[in-house]
Amino acid sequence: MSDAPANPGTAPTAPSDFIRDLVAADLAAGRYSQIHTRFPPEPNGYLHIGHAKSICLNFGIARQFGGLCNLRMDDTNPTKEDLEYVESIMADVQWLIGGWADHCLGFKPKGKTPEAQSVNGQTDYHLAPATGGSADVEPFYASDYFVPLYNFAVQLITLGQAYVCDLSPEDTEKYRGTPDRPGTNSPFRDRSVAENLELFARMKAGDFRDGARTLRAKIDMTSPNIWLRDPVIYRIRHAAHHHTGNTWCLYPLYDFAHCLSDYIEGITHSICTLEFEVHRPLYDWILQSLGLARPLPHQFEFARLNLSYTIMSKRKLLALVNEHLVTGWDDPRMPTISGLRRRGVPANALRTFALGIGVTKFNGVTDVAVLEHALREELNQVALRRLAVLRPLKVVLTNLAPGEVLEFEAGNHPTDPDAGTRKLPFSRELWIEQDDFMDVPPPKYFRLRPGGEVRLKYACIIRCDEVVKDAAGQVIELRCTADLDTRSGGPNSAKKVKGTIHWVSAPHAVAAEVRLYDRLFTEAEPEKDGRDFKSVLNPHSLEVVTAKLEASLAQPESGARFQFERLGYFWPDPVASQPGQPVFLRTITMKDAWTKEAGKV
RNA sequence: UGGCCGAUGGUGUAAUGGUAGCACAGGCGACUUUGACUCGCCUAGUCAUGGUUCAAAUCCAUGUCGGCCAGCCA
Repeated sequence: MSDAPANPGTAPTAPSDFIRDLVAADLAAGRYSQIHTRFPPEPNGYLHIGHAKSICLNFGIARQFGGLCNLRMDDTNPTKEDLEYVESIMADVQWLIGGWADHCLGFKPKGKTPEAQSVNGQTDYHLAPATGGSADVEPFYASDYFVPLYNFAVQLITLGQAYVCDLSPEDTEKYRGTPDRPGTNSPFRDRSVAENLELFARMKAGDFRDGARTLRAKIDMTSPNIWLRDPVIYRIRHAAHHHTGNTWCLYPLYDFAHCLSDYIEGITHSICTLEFEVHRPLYDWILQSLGLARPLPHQFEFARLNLSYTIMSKRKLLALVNEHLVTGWDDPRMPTISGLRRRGVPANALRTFALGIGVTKFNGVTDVAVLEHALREELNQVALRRLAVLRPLKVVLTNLAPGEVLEFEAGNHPTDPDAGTRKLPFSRELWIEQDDFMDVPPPKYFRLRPGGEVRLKYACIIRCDEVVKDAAGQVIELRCTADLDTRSGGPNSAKKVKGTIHWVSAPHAVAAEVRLYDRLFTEAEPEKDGRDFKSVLNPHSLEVVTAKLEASLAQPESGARFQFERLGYFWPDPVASQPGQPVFLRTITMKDAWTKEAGKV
């Protein structure tokens, strides 16, 4: 799909924020020679606009400070992860940063895993990104570090800082205590190093069933921070892994794998969301306990994105997909990156949005209008203007002969002459928008009315002489007179009328399916006060119409963005369109002052 | 009622002890062959109470409100 950056000269940049300030300070103090971030999604679902914020933050920092950002699959749980998600994540990330931060994307040579090396007399593991545009590359995988991670765990045992625990999951929970009551030591806490080593090796060898034993960090069961109460760092799972197959039945947990993955990749700034704040002492504890050879990464936390009229939980998004409340992860109503992309949202608009909302530790709700504004701003610059009628009403110009065809020239963009012009046929029978005529108009209605005049954009002014209705009283046709002296370049072209409307010549029009999307939810906070988000789904989030399009829209270039004048921004659906039979999707409506005015009763 | 983290117009953010600014939204106008775009103007804010200071959104204390943490999920 072609989606070249619309305006590469105006690649969005972010204002400074507390994380960028810290990065800049670290660089100024010489703590790192180059900064290195990472984006570490778990491949258990599709990426959404919340991830877009994180992607733009991590890649944006790499871009701004001349560093790199690794894409890493955080895949330590074989029972939840899947190759389908790995592939969608790669596509989404590359699309989002395409033309903006591609040069910062850290991939590794395909198949490469960290090798043991000796640094200052101790065993160390390091895996650097592929350099110089190598062709055969892939994302980093936490699962590529299972061997080093295992060895680090052995080392932790040797240091007396970890032990094999035989407590059942239920007992582990009981011994943990509660936030306001300390835990108690596991009866297995003081096993000898030798016994721990032997047991851990047998865990790896598959001698025990799932859940029979765990490896735990030996920290402090009385800590007020629950994550320091001897957290489990390895569990037994006899399950195939999407990336390592059946090699392992022993898998590390997030807290153990993440900090060490960061270390192995030489990450300097490990940026995550607020809920990991309480894990940071554990992140630091593991790294420090191991006495590692190279500089340690540091974790920083920021508030995840919440958007009004939107839900962001992967689990709930999956429910919408599974229950067929949407057509899939890439349904254009979904807040997923693939949904937004399919809807026609340009990557640049998403970046402008993600970088513009700022980065703080305050958990708020961003108004979806901010996204919509970024979208319209981008699309207004990029989209070619076209005429299309969504809900047609026939107009007969009684002073034109049947079969007579005039031609008018229309600009493709109002402020960009380089976009060129095109010819629009004009004939006795036209389609106009039903909304653009009212039999009994309210005050301040500028469009067509009985006996009234309106300009047809790029053409001329018409007067409505007669309103034809069917037996039910519905308006089915307007009989009008065209004043050809008012055409562009004509003697009376400067004549002013209040309204200008769009139109399409009926015999030349192309009929096509157009899908009109609206917000998925009717409430700004779908889950406010514990409400079920499915109870506030917008029944009108999708409306399908057969529209009348100007002929030039019959074979749209794939990836092209159009403004259907006065209606909104549209593009051909890359999924449903067939050659010569496009299906257009409405990306976003125009800003609409009239609906607001009309609503003022 | 354990710990950690937050709180600035309606919303999101800036001000790093020295004039509370920006964006979105909203309102009014100008322009308009898109009721779009653009432009001008306007509305509206430092959670509370004390303290430190010549000076506090900023530092301190207490309180209030909100978020997160008791997966062998990430």
